[in-house]
Amino acid sequence: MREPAFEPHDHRRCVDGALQTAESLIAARGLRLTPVRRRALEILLERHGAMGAYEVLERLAADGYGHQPPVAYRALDFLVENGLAHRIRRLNAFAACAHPGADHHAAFLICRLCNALAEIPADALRNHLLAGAEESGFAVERLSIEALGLCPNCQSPEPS
Amino acid sequence: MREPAFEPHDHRRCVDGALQTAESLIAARGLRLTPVRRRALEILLERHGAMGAYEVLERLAADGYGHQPPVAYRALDFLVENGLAHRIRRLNAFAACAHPGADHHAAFLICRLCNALAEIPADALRNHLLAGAEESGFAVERLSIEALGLCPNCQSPEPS
DNA sequence: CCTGATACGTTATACTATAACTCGTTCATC
DNA sequence: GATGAACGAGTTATAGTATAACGTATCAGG
Repeated sequence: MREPAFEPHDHRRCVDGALQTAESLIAARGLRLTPVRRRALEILLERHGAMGAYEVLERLAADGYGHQPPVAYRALDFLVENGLAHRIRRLNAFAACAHPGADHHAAFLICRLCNALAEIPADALRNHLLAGAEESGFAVERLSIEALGLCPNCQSPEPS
Repeated sequence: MREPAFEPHDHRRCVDGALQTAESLIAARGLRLTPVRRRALEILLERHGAMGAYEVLERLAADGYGHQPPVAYRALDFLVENGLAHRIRRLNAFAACAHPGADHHAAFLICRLCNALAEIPADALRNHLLAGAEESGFAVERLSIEALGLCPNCQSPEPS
């Protein structure tokens, strides 16, 4: 299966789709996709990669929003809580969700050279782990599966 | 299966075993388990839980070792590289490996109340993920699987 | 209107991590 | 034994990530 993150593709469709889904999803929950939140999502959506909170903050500030960390962290936390973005713990960073609204569980593939980030389905994996955890009586609430390595494009012999 | 991390047990055996394994493992590789490194491992081994680098540093400093972050980070990095400790990304913290020398891949179960941390086998999970990643041409180098939730002891109705 | 809830902005601070340099020890080689 | 490379550990300084706490504006519902 080809991952959009690792292939050239019409990225505008990713962005537009995600924004539209975000709008309706948030509306359906009676919440508000305020300007800062929407803009934060747009910024994350610019690439299939993770972005640090401070990088998002700079961008928000440049657009006239607040200049202090909580501005970014609050917007990002909101997006994460609502399944519109993910927190990538390995990178201490955030990324837009590639399949918002799909109620999926994902594993992340992070390229250590080009920083591309793909999201692959992990429901089966998750179920296995949940079963394993239950054997020791542990109740899983949140699960993160993150792989670091090389994407198809960065495995070529010549490091550009 | 009962996880030692969630059960009363003779912890001295965990500690002694781990230290002995560490000694021989490091020796076999022609490396040195220096006093700071050994002490850092001992500190991590005190509990089945994660510890921040700065907490380890305080302890090392109290024992007469250096007071600056690199002292702790270097010792911890050494332990991690040699499979004697793990880095828990979700917590930005470190934990002694529960099965050093076993050449295993583990998933972590982190109790969000008592901070206990168990290490369950994840070789099967890992293989599944590797297969899935390969489908998109991604070459996994490092994988972290971390679950946050409640350990058996913290699921009781009364939060002490 | 008024009110409570929510969101955004601020200041200040805490926590995590690494770069870069110095010094001393170890050890193989001469 | 002297020499120099490799390593380990200490230092200073700085970079990067995250949250607490408080004030004000906005908005929906009564």
